[in-house]
Amino acid sequence: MTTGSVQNINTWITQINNDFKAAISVDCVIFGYDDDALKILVSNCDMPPFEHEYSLLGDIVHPDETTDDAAKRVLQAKTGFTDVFLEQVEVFSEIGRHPLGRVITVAYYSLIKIDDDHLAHLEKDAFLHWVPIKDITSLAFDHYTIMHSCLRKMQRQIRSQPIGFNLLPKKFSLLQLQRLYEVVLEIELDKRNFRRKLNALDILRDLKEMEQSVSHRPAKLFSFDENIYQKKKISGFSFDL
Amino acid sequence: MTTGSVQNINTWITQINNDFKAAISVDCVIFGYDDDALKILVSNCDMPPFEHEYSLLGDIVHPDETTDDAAKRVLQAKTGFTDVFLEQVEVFSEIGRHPLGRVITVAYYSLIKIDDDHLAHLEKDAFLHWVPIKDITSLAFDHYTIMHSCLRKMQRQIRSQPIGFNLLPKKFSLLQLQRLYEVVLEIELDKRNFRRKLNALDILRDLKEMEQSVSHRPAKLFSFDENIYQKKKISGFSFDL
DNA sequence: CCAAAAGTGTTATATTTACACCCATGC
DNA sequence: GCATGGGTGTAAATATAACACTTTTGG
Repeated sequence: MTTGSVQNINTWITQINNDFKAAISVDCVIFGYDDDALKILVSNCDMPPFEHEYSLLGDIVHPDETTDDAAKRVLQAKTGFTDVFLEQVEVFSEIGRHPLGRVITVAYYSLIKIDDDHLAHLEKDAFLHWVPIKDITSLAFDHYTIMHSCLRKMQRQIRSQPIGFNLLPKKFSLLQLQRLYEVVLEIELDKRNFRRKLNALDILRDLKEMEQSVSHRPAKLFSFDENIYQKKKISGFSFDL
Repeated sequence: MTTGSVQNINTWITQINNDFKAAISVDCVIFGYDDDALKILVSNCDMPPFEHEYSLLGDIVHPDETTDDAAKRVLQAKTGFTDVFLEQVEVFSEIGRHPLGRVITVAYYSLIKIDDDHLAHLEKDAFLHWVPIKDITSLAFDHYTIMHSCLRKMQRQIRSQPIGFNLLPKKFSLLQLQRLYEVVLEIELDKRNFRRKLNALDILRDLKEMEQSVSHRPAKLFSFDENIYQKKKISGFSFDL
């Protein structure tokens, strides 16, 4: 055998029960969209030397749960939502990344609707804040790196999967949708071309409703039709913006 | 605070030093291309109840290394290569995934050139085998799931990044390159359109050499020019096949 | 001379881009 | 009546897809 320093799997049993173990955490980059800005939910950090920084929301992974479970638990506890879009992104395992010792973290991102219910829930926790991505120049630990990794993945995914709707209210206008893409991807889109494209995709349900109380011609409201999308996906069509 | 069952970060210190720890491993899906087939490098599994299955190559992550380090170590030990394309894919943390207890694994895939040097290295380890993806119907542990996850990610990435060259010899013909894409992506490509596209990308170096000793008109040989690609990438161009 | 792969252009179709005006509402 | 965003079509440019024959080599 020329396995070098790589152990045979049978030798693992000793290592699994000793100092080869590490603490595992999850960190969630929770994206929201409000006021024409992409924001993330962060917490005041209370751990030295990061007392004056914000940190991502995370927790240790418990012995009886998967990392996905842990991320869902964090989301539920911090946002009140149970059914949110959640995506695993990347593992961060640099040796000195955490002051308390070796903690390997699995980064997740999620997309949520910032609505009034949610904001009411938030008020109960004075340490939580929605901060525009643009205003964030540093975070505790390696969380700034983690945030950027999640942002890049989200920007990639939002172009090829209909996940942007998770950031909007159930009912939205086409301009709202366009602005979302412009803000998230930091690009400009042509109104007519954007509408033609969405029309061609045929995954929006026309709600036959109008915006109310706007000081301009009211827009038609739409919702994303997950069922239609799933059918179309199966018959080999691809969302692409 | 309404953090529910989510701990404050200051309470972690006790958990990090007790039973909240887990064993972390890496598992590598090592892709190679040979004989017009996509293959992966697997090992005989010696752990019950999987004695008659193959398993991926992996190891426990040591206390003084990152998961990337661990994956590189596994690759070096098993293939002899130190500089290989390596990509982190996904964490697998189902509670019962490993018979010895809780082991959370980070999946990686890598792309290597199956050449004579490598095959000579391999001969020293009778437990290692190159098996065509098409022939694999099951693997030990959850390794079949892991393999598929890595395969899907590799198929996605090979379309938008010039990583396929890692699977070919340094010098290759355009038809070899086309066949690689056809095999990996399970599609058919038009010879003339494929050549036009590559010509337009302008990232191949014409080596002014010909195939030797083939019983048909010899093809021109090319190599991938990483420098030219990097320059083009910076000035905002995108590889897309 | 036969088998095998190399190499090469054109046309039709689909997709993408650029662009400007009238409409409905609240104040 | 004015400010604000809503809503609509066309033409040019670009990218993609389909397709067949001659060339060169080894055996």
